[in-house]
Amino acid sequence: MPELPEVETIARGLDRRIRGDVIESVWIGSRKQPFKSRPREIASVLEGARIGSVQRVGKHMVADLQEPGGEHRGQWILHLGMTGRVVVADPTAEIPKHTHLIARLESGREVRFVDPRMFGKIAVYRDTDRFAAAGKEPLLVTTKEFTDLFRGRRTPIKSALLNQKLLSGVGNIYADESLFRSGIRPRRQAASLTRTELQRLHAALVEVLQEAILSGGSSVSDYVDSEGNEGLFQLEHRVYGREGEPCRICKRIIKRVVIAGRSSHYCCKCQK
DNA sequence: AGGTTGACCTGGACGC
DNA sequence: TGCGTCCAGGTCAACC
Repeated sequence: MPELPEVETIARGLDRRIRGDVIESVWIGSRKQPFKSRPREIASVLEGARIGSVQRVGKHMVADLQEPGGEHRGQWILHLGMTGRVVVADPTAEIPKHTHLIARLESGREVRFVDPRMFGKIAVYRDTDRFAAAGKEPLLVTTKEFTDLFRGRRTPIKSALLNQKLLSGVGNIYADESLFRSGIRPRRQAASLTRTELQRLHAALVEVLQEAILSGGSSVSDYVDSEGNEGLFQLEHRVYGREGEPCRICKRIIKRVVIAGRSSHYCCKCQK
């Protein structure tokens, strides 16, 4: 589900709503799949912690945790996988199936992590350990750094965009949408792109990510933000999920092909 | 080393 | 109604 704009939307919502609140207690479900840290460790780091800022790093959500006195305690890391949701709920609200963690807050509300497919991950860091993304931040990378990422790469540009060790945060939707906006076919070998094409791709990627954040992300099937609201950016998709429909620019039929196991959508007239 | 594939899971949509 | 098949916003380990 969630790529950079969706995670950004959730992180901003959480930051606004639960920053400063204190985690009183934690319930952890029995399924162990989503837990990257041991459940006991998660509970021990979370319980009694004050929530500082909540920020997005790549596709991860990172909450800073403080001691009651204000000193740094650690970090709470959430990755939503394909179907993960983080919602702030009233304790009386029905607990949905596939709820894996509930953090009860001093304010009386609950933060719930729900993930049917269990591709998501929950982890905690203690003390001086800090979470760091493997790749460059797409909204901060310079054009020079961006173009250098793809030098000598024989993989399709679509796959390179999805490689989180190069860029952190780009997923299937925004890879396809940025390639369309820059007029580049997804199967093009990354190393074959000209400097001009890479500059166009960088600009298109930043543009589409920023527009999507303003729209609250894309809700394709079940994404909702921390308040349960759907995003609107799916209405602006030009190729993703539009196989068989006419290109918004030239009216040719949008094609879907599989590249490295991922559906890839493009227009054969507008993209070369 | 770098690139590609399949596995990990559940559930919704669709065809028969 | 039900059953089988395919598909899904992501990442790994295991292969070439």
